[in-house]
Amino acid sequence: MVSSSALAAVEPPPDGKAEATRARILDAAARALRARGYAGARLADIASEIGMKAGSLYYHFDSREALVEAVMARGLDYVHTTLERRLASLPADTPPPVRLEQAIETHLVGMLTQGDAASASIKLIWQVPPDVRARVLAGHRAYGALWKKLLRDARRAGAIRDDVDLSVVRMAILGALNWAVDWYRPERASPAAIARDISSMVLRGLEAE
Amino acid sequence: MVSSSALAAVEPPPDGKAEATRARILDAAARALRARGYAGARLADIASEIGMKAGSLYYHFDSREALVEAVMARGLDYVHTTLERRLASLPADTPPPVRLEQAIETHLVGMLTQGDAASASIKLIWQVPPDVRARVLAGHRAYGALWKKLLRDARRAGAIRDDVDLSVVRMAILGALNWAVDWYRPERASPAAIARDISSMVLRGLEAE
DNA sequence: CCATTTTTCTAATTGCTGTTAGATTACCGC
DNA sequence: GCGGTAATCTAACAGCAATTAGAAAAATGG
Repeated sequence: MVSSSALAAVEPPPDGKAEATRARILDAAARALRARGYAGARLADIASEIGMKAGSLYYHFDSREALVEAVMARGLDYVHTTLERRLASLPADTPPPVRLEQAIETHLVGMLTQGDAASASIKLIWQVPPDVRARVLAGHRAYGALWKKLLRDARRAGAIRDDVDLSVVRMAILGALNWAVDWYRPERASPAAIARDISSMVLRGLEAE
Repeated sequence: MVSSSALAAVEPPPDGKAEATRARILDAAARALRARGYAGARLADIASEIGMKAGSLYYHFDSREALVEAVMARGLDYVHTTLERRLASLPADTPPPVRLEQAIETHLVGMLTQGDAASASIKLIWQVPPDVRARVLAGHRAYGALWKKLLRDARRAGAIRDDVDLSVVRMAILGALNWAVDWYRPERASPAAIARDISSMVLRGLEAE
């Protein structure tokens, strides 16, 4: 009996051996992508950062493009599943505004910790070749749907006044959070403190009179 | 009598002839930079978009790097001077929160109209070679100082409560506005409407009780 | 129209970077 | 230790893109 799905077959028995270097490659690639952009992230740089040669990367990835896509998918997936778990862990009767507050903090913390891959997924989406973009965008939409629901629920609960466009609100929040990766400095303010300021500003700002 | 400053000497008599194509090149370059990133914006693409050959660009710019820097400087300068003029045009007794509101709208509209160059200046700052980055960052700081003052004044006027970090607020606002370039679609909401939603959210969100 | 200057093109040159095939080394069970 | 597999390296190839020098073409002024 073959055990599992076609997808699972792609990653053989979760070795742990080669899988570890695969992860290191993804990390290095994420850093390079964030620093230099899509076209600027060179395989030689990525490899040398972890003591390898460019050619060796091809043992782990089919092409540069595949590597980049893996980074982006991973970064987005991390943020997405983290938020889903967080929301699922809240008591069922948690009021929508609190859920929203939690989402803001979770997204921000995810960004600031897994920031390289996550922000690559977001900021480089337009620089990437069309086929990669299409697949990554599908993930973006799924994640965006999560936020849409959060905001709709909050409005239904009366926590968001009726004269603001929820799409605008959603994009404004995510824009503010996503950009934090670029200016965040641990010594100035903690992620929790930043999240507190932003979510208090947003939540009060959206309240009805 | 020589008329003007050393700076003015760099741009000869404002011809209008070659200066026009120079502007077209800058526009095309801005579009390419926004779409493909720093390393991805190829001279051949930029040139062909305005019916030229790559080599011809060197008549107007010393190097690819110089062209990119010109785009970034121009985009930032546009937003900066536009905001300065707007603020200067307000009555002297305009209350600080209103000034802030005007700033939000001005920045957003500037971004959405001159978005290619302006957002290149902001989003590609980390992808660009160090010497270019240093010069462009100087401009960023000057523009940031404008916003710092706006927020400080608003707080002094009692429009911003004391328990939020003004740096965080500033970055959150600019992040929300800057990201709009990526999701704005004219058919969905006007720049003015977007600005209204964001500034009302921010201003109410920052009010003291 | 002619001479001069401005602007653009053509056709190399150069260097860099993704990719690959085959050799080499590290690892692992026996 | 030994055989075999896994992982990495070496040394090329191929294509692309910035840059340049000099030839053409356009514009300009007289």
